[in-house]
Amino acid sequence: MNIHSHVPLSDKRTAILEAALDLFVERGYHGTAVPAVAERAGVGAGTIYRYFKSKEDLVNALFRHWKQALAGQIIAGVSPTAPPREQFHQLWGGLARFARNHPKVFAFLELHHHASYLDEESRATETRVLDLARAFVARLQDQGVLRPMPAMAIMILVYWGLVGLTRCAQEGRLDLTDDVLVQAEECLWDAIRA
Amino acid sequence: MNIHSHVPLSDKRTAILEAALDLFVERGYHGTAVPAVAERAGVGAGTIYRYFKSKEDLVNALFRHWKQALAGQIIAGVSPTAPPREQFHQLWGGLARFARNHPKVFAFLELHHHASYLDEESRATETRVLDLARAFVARLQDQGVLRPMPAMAIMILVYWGLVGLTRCAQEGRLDLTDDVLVQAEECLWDAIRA
Amino acid sequence: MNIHSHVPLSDKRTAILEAALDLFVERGYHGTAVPAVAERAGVGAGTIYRYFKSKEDLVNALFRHWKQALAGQIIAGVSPTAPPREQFHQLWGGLARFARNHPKVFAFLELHHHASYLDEESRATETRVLDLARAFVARLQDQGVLRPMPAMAIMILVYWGLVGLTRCAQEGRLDLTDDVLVQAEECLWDAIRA
Amino acid sequence: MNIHSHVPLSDKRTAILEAALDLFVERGYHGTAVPAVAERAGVGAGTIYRYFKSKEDLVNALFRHWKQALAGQIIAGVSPTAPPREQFHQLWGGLARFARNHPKVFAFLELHHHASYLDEESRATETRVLDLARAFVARLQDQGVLRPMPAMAIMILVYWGLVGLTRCAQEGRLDLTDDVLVQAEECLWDAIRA
DNA sequence: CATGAATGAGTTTTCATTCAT
DNA sequence: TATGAATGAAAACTCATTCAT
Repeated sequence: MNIHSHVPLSDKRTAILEAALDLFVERGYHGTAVPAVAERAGVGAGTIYRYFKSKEDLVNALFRHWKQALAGQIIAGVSPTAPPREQFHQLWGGLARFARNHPKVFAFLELHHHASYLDEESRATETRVLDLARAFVARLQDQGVLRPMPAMAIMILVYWGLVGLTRCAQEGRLDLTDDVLVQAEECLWDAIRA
Repeated sequence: MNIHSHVPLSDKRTAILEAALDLFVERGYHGTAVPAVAERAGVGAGTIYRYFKSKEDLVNALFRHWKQALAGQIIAGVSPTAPPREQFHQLWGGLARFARNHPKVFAFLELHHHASYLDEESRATETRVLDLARAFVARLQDQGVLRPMPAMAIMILVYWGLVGLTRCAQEGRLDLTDDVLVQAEECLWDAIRA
Repeated sequence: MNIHSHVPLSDKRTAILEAALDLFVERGYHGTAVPAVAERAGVGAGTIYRYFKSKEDLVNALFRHWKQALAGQIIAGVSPTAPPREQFHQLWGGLARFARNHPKVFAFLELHHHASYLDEESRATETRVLDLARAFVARLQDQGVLRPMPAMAIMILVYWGLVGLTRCAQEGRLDLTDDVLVQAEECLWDAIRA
Repeated sequence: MNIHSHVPLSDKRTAILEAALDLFVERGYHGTAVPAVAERAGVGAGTIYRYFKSKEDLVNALFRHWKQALAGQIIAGVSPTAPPREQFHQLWGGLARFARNHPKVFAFLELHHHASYLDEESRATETRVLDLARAFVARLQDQGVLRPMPAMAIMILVYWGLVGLTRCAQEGRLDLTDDVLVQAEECLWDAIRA
């Protein structure tokens, strides 16, 4: 999947973002040199600065892009009128599909969770997504479908469960098959349903 | 809790390890300058190199120390003869107490792009601990107490659930009270029991 | 004479090599700071690392370059068919001219003789040059022109005589005029001829 | 031979000077760390500063001590009334014996020739010795025994010849037997006699 | 637009020297 | 007197960023 779904504003911009994603996940933000990003992207080091004001600007663009993409995909996949268990199935399916298609993105988004180089706008994006999710959980709790406990805790158990599965799969410690994803869905539904 | 449980071999060594833990969690390994560690530890920059061969040696010492401390505390807390639900209670209690007492350690241990700077010995320590846990889970699965699915996946859902709770608590997004921990225990037991 | 005889691949590289030569002779390898080399070369400190992997790489490049240049100039100047005394005259003339034109190089090559920071390739270069010279001396000994004694000793008396003359001239203790060089040639020929 | 011929003021001082000599010859002045000298001397690092004001003070003490020892031994060995060839024999014998007994000292004295860390007193010592030698050579030139050329040049050919022989012997490139030393004496006498 | 050579501020690390014991 | 842990200044080296081409 391309970073620019519709209009590839620039192949180079995309190449830079993809290279940056790879390296930030592999070595972390501070452990990644800008010339290394340029080399992997197949562009000159100076070129990066035509598309991004700075290294910090680059990591923030990457973060916001994917955070929004993830939120959008999840929201689009969940039908507001479906019954709760079906909604959870759609939600988990969306998350799992995303984690499967973009395992590096998934690792990146948590790696850089709340990091000092994320700017106000990125934090705002993060908070917006969280608030959306919290409202969704709270509504189901009001309906008595989910357990009465902090909505945040419910979200965490589900989301970080998938983070853990994805990371361990990336490290080769777990084979993240469809079966395992289905089993995990069942587990987590049992974890949170009232 | 002191890094040297019995004999504080050296106050400075301990101070350095504690300062390094704080900063590695706050800013990451590559984002942390050695003089910053020294300053927070209240020692001269050169002093760090009297206790650790290099910055890499320091992060590895820190990792191994705490990985072993965590494993030791958990193992010590679980009675091999207790009934399964009680064993899970002991396990979760040990983990939760550890995460509560050393939230930074808990964050640090999973702060992975460790991949690039952890040495062979540290990886071996990690693998040893994992194998221990896997054996424990597999035994309960054989007894039909836990769901038939990859043991690793079960471990991940529980462990990363707590990682998520701890990290979000650190970020101020969640108030990790005893109540929440008890509720989470109930959730996760329902997640994994057969 | 330029370090790049034909094509000055890079003015900066040459400037760095020349600055390094000056400083290594003045203050020794370990006594010379890389930024000092940069300053004398009129480049930024980081620039040195665009042309040389490390300080050690720099000193080795310098050593090999000049060792080969010296050997080449000597070999080119000696006619294989000339009578022995004439060959010695050519040899001495070549050496003396080199020492006169590049007194610092001459000092450098002996200063760094067998130093711990010279790598395998540099030692190989050194050995190759020495073997060439030894063969030359041995042939003249076989012809009964030079005294029967270790070829190495003969080479040393001539070569180190010139090293001493050059070094003392550099220190201002001796005025190394053409006359003195001619007289020294006469002395050393009498020293080694049968 | 002990650094303090008569009264061993202190074993530690001697041990330090001997260790420093070894290391300065092996790695140069700037390449030698004071703690490394202490370790080889078998004393604490701080102890060095009870005997020498600084590293520079240490290298100067070492230089002066051995320069004077060398000069003294040579002077003592040459009989002012002997015939010239015999005087040269005594001189060469003294030098050669010294170089044989203390090859590292011989290397050290020229390695550190006129280096920037030698102080005024060390330079004065050097100059005094040179002037003595120059007067000796000049007298023989006046008698028509040695060639009419700068006295300094004559001294250099002889002295640096031995320096070269000693250094190459140390490097293992030459076996410096008594035979070779006798042959070299003959060579150098032929080099300088009128 | 795109580049990559150049740079200096900042990083990790070493070491001469001090000083409490 | 002797020590060696401690240190900060300075070393080698890296890298985000700029700018001439």
